[in-house]
Amino acid sequence: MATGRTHRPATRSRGIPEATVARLPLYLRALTALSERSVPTVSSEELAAAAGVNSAKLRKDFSYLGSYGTRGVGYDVEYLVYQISRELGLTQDWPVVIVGIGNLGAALANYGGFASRGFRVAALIDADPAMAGKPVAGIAVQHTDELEQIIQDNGVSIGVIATPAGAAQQVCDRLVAAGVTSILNFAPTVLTVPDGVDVRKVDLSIELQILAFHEQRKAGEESGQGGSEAAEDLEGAPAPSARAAAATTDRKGPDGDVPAVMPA
Amino acid sequence: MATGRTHRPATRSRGIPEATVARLPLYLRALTALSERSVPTVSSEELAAAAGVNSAKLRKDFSYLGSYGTRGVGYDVEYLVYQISRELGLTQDWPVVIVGIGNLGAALANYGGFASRGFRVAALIDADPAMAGKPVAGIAVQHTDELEQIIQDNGVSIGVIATPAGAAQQVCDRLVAAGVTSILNFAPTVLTVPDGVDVRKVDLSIELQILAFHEQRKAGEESGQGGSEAAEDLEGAPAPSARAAAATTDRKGPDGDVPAVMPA
DNA sequence: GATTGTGAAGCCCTTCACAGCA
DNA sequence: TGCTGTGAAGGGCTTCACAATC
Repeated sequence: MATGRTHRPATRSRGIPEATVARLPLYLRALTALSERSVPTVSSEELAAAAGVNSAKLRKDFSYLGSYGTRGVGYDVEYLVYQISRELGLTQDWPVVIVGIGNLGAALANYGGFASRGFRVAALIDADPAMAGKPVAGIAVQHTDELEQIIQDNGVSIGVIATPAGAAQQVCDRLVAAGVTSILNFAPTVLTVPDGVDVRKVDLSIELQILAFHEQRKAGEESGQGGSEAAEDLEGAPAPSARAAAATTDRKGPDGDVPAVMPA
Repeated sequence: MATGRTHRPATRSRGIPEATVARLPLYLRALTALSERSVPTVSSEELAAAAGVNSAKLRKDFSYLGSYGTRGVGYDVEYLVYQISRELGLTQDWPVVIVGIGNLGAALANYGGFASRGFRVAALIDADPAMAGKPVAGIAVQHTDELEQIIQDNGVSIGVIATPAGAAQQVCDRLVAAGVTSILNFAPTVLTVPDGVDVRKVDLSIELQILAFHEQRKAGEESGQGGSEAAEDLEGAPAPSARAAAATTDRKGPDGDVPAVMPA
């Protein structure tokens, strides 16, 4: 998982489950591809395969939107594209600002997926005066000083933070103060925001670490032992300061019934 | 959420819950920051605040790793850093290849977070012959032809795909055939992989769409109506082909008890 | 006959609340 | 006294399986 919500604990009871919302863009993408190939209808089985989920889940998801299928036939592709787009709010225009035009910010500015789906890059903002005026993805970069003005003038409610970690919270505060209520954060920091503001984060290094965890387990299985349970290599482990000599205190592993070799 | 797993439905019963694994990198980051400030111990409350979770969840998470805290005191920062690093497999070196050195690939190559945590960029690979030999982030880009050789020579098991969507599956197949078993996919496509291969995806446009969904709801609440329940603007809605005139067939909305205005 | 829509069951995760321990 | 570790309760999501419908 690359993301997390900061706001809205479990509210919106009458609405669509969060897990379903997160999959709607997936369905929409698959449906758009079908639409471009002029496929008129699709079954839950086919669409599920294209979106990489199972069909029961897909049908359940669609049931939250309404009864948009036809039994014995399937779903009307065009109709479903429209309904999901509307549900996601993509039938309206969303001006977006990207703050921090380094490698990543530039990549985001150039990313075609934004423009294609109701999102419009209203401005690129960077703190470096040398960047000001430079065109990136056909848009002139503006200086941070103008942030508030840009947001007001364009009615921006969604901001993307692609700055270094150190600057992220400050940028976030200014965005929120200027009226932004949804933030997509690429900086590796936990952002603090007031109630009513949504934050989603994308963290590249976290994703890799999760992969490494599973990769390590695979390697452990191959060699016939229970993955990381067996602490085979503890050289270099810093001893917990107050306990280095307390041999009686056994730190037990994840499973209470396994008297595994652990640092004592 | 920016990611999803393709493999391992719900296996690894004796292991650490997936949700916990996904948070370990967060804790590790917070702990590393404390370590750099030479803070010796930290309570679950403080650490949870720094990581952006609640303390009960953090304690539960740590309980899966073992009993690494001291009641009445808290957790030893250095010791916990080591234990989490080991659990995540970050005490070993992970050579990584990045395929597709466009804007995004370059951003990833330059991202410091990789190198800092056991990950080493072993090679940058691009299909464009004009890119070959060019240095990006201090590493010379190599041509796709050499992909298999690079993976073998470096013992790479983790690959990052930052190519256009159209090339992603093909690159994925080659990576897997060459021995890669974990893939981080930035291309907006569903990848198909054999059992035993993990795929995580990061999808920028999906994240924005999820934000748009919530943003739209906020706007709906402000104006006093129930968000997207009321289909106020249906101009341009494509009628479902087989049903355009079937006035008797009522498509009901998400709530069965709301006879909402819907296209008939 | 084919496929959707959905109660019901089960699983996983979160949260609570407090016993246990330093 | 203070804080961890954890059983138990609660909630949300997934999966099953089949009735309803075209």
